[in-house]
Amino acid sequence: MGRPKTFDPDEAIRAATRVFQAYGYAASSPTLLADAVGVGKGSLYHAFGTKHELFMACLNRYAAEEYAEFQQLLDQPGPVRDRIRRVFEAAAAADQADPARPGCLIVNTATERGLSDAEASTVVWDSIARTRTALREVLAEGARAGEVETEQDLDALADMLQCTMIGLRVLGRGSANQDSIRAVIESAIENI
Amino acid sequence: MGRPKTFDPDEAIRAATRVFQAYGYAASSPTLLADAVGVGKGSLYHAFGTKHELFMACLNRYAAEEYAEFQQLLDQPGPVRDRIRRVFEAAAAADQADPARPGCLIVNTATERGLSDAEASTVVWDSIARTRTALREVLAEGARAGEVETEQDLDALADMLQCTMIGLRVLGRGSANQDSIRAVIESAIENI
DNA sequence: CCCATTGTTGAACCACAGGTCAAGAACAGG
DNA sequence: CCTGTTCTTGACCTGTGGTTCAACAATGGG
Repeated sequence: MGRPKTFDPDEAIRAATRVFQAYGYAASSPTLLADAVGVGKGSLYHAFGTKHELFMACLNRYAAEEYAEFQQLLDQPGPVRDRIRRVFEAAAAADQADPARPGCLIVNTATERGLSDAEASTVVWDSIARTRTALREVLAEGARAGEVETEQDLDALADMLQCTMIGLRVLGRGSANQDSIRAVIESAIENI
Repeated sequence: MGRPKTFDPDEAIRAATRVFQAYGYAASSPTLLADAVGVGKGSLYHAFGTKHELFMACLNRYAAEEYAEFQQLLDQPGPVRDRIRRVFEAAAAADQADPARPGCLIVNTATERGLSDAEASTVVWDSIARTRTALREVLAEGARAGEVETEQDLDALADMLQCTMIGLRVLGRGSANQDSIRAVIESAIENI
């Protein structure tokens, strides 16, 4: 009962996320966010609380979706190297897709709010740790299948892939030429 | 003639840089900056103009110093791999040095002001391109000296090292464990 | 020692950020 | 259709951000 919402909260969070990605947390004013969502400021506050709470909702949702897509690609059948390559290519494609180059909210938040925002930082570093673990597991699978040399240090490999992934996301914010991106991906895969 | 400055402009820029690194451009208020420099707001404006001009001064100086240190390490004698490793280690050490983990101003700016600030973006991507070129040149030197296999694609290698470098700088903002950092560096070097 | 020049500063300014609220609007149930 | 509930909205409020300025402090030169 009560008056129904005129907007889809999910859609609203998605729109707000785009703003946070593009301009960062500090530069995303309530007016900007409300306009992007297509709703009055008051409604935003009524629905989500403070700006920081809205941001955390965006960040959590983003992290969850990112991780889900990630895992889905890693869980597919086929050689381990191909699966990992597809994850990198998906990230690169996401960056290229939007001409505004909003980049990755996790990475952007890691650099913008590394200090000053313990709550966001927790989500960010947890998310990064999860990614690393997921990579580490698929590498182990590759080792069992004989696709990855078992004497290699899988932890180190996962770290390296993780780091490359983050670097790619930063490069993706600029209009980095596609050749460099491809080269980095191939280099990382070959290094496994 | 005229009243002499009570502060060293160089030192002021350095102090301001620390603030910008830690909190980002948007969250660095004039009050915060003036306090960090230890001078009244008015003096800052008198000496540097707008906040954005001060920021650009910081960014340019930071990029120049970073690049100089970089080149200096790459120009030292010894095996190419060792020189490159030292560059990475220097970056990691810089991140570890300050417990506040301010990270790299270039990388932070790349993610925070990728859109909305064309002037800063120019400096950022130019700086990144220069780094890549420097790496590319030392790799070529290594190829001539027989330390790097000549049939390798040096451009691709430079891209990969560059990307790893950026990833490291992001990881450096968190309290990433030192083992991971070391593993990433070794992995990158081995991949040459 | 007076003056031109350059620095320093806190007060003052306007705009906007972040957030609240009172008024009204759209429902469901009785 | 009246009522309780939930939404919506723009006006409104307070604080601060970014910036300017008038008044005063150090200098060196003539």
